[in-house]
Amino acid sequence: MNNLTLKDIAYALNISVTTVSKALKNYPDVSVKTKERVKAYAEKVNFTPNSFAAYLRTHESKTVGIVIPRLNHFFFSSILRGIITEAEKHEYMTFILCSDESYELEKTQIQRLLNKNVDGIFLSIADKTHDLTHIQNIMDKDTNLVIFDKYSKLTPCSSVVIDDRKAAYTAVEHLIKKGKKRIAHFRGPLLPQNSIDRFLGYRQALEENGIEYDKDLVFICDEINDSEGYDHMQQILDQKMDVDAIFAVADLPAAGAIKCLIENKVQIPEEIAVMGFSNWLISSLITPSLSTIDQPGELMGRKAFQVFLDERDTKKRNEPVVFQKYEIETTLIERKST
Amino acid sequence: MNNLTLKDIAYALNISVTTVSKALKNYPDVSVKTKERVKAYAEKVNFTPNSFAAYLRTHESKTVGIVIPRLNHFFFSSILRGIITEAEKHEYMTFILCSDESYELEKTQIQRLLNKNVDGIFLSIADKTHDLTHIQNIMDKDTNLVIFDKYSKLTPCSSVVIDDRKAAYTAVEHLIKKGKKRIAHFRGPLLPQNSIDRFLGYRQALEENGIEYDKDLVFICDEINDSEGYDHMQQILDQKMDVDAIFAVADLPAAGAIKCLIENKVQIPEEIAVMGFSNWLISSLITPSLSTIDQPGELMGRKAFQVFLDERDTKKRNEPVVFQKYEIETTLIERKST
DNA sequence: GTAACGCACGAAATCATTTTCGTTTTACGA
DNA sequence: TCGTAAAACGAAAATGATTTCGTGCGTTAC
Repeated sequence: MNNLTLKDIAYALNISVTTVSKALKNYPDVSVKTKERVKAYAEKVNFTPNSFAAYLRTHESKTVGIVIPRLNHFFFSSILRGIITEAEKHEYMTFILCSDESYELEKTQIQRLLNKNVDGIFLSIADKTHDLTHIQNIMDKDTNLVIFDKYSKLTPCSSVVIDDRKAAYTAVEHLIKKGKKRIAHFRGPLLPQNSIDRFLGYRQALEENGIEYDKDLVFICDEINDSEGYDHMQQILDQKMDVDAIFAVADLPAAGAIKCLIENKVQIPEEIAVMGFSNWLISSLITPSLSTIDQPGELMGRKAFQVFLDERDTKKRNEPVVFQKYEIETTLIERKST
Repeated sequence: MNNLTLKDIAYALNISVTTVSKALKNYPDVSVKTKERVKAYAEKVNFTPNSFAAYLRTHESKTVGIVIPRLNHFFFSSILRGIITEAEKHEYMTFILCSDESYELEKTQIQRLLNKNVDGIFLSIADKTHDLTHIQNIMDKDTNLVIFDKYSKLTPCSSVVIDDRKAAYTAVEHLIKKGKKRIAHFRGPLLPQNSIDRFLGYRQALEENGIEYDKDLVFICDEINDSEGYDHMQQILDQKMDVDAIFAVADLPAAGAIKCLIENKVQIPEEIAVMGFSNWLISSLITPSLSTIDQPGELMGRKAFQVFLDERDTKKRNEPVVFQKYEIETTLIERKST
């Protein structure tokens, strides 16, 4: 251990550990002269207080944890960036854990974070999560919780989300404006709120524009990957279904659909238009480029961290915490696929 | 603080804190009966020792840190997955920091990790890093260091990498076997070893196959993104250069090149073939799909963590640490673009 | 002259765990 | 019955920073 301690500084300057600690934390009962002496020396030897020792007294670990359903995921990576950079600004470090969309693993990961005494947890709920008592457990401890992106209506805590229903409505409306009338929907799994809301936005847009909702035009993507999009598209073509547009729950299935259409030499968007969701990097790289809904991930991450800071400070002031609900604006991005 | 402590257990069972601690850690001087009593109770109340207090005695934080140049990056995400999952198996938690390819930020991030007393640091060197003393600093503390992917020849530490030169050689050889003779190279920046080695592999493959190396066919991608690939490709077409294949330092510039070729109605691979590097998700999603070199990121991550464990244990046994150098095998993936 | 007060500093307790070392208890042979 | 060794347990120190509560000293006021 070549790490310096307060004791080393105290010894070097021939003063007490107490005074060194107080000097560094600007206590009023240390003379200006001593403060300067201590600070100068600490700076010189590059002293940083041991965070583990500090925790024992303060019960602040200066550490937060993130649990996301997928690591290799463009959108979640953007959110990570937002949370991490904001955390760094406030001297927090970030643990990152992955639930792999599994309920069991999500429980385990949250428990791991609680065992590490993080000051806050940022959670995006896994697709397979069907019960929320493990989330309630976080609230019972005094750990702050902020849910982002994939939320549930049943969790009493702060959240940073988008209006999925409205965004989906906008997307489908865009297709309708382009003259499309037989719009299929590649939806997500049945459980998560996001995929429900996007479906509802899809249906609402149809109905409010005088297009009858046809349940045969709705296909489920359980894994939300490209091959599901490819397969559903192939099925539509094989069965010669009357479809002139696709609204997919995410960019990956949309990209799969486009791949399938190209292979079958179907004109995009003239014969069949395709609309994605999320604005992943791929959506601008594929040909034709994919129209989609932009979700500003980094902004969501930054906002989520600020909500955490708010809650932390409210608790420090011993005031009751009021849960915040932020909705981040999304924008439609029109590209070649529509 | 509703978290239980050894004291609470001791009080509940009417024994001393010492005995509780020893019982949980299987010390031989605790009777089997007491051990069972303690363990049963600890299990019942879901006790986990406070890691901060434990650190103070053991100086093991059970925490590691990763510094990567980019967060929103398919390949690095795979590596993260590998390190994190392996770490979880061994009860380690992982801090993740990003250097944004900046030398200054890399220094800061490493310092942050050292201040948090991590047991090990996993580093992939930033493109802009031109000096390695900050890395030497890690070695001087007793923190283990494992460098992965983007390494330097000058750092005396363990590393897990691929043979970039050989992989690039294979890629270019593949193009030559397809009958291509005027192969351009979209290379990375000048500093990082990877981009140097891939360039050297490119040149070696040309020379050993009787094709003269032409420096006018080498273009630099400073950011290694798609638009650079697009722009270089456009330049080649505009200047009507004699080129029948592209070997790009990564999939992103390769994807940009393909986008450009499609827009200019150039036949791929007949007129110009394109070869990427890394096997990102996009390489299979674009049309035509991109031939590339697969770098098994998750495997690299797992291996890196195992190297860390090895070093940790060697140090615990007070034996001298011998640095390990692992080269992970890459494979060529042939798709439609060649 | 002394009571009162403010300033600058330090001793010691505290946080939860680990570990050394010492003490008590038990078992067993002489 | 005593002595001895092993077995089982606990007291206490230690880890490093924080914070409460003093203490000593000098200054001012009456």
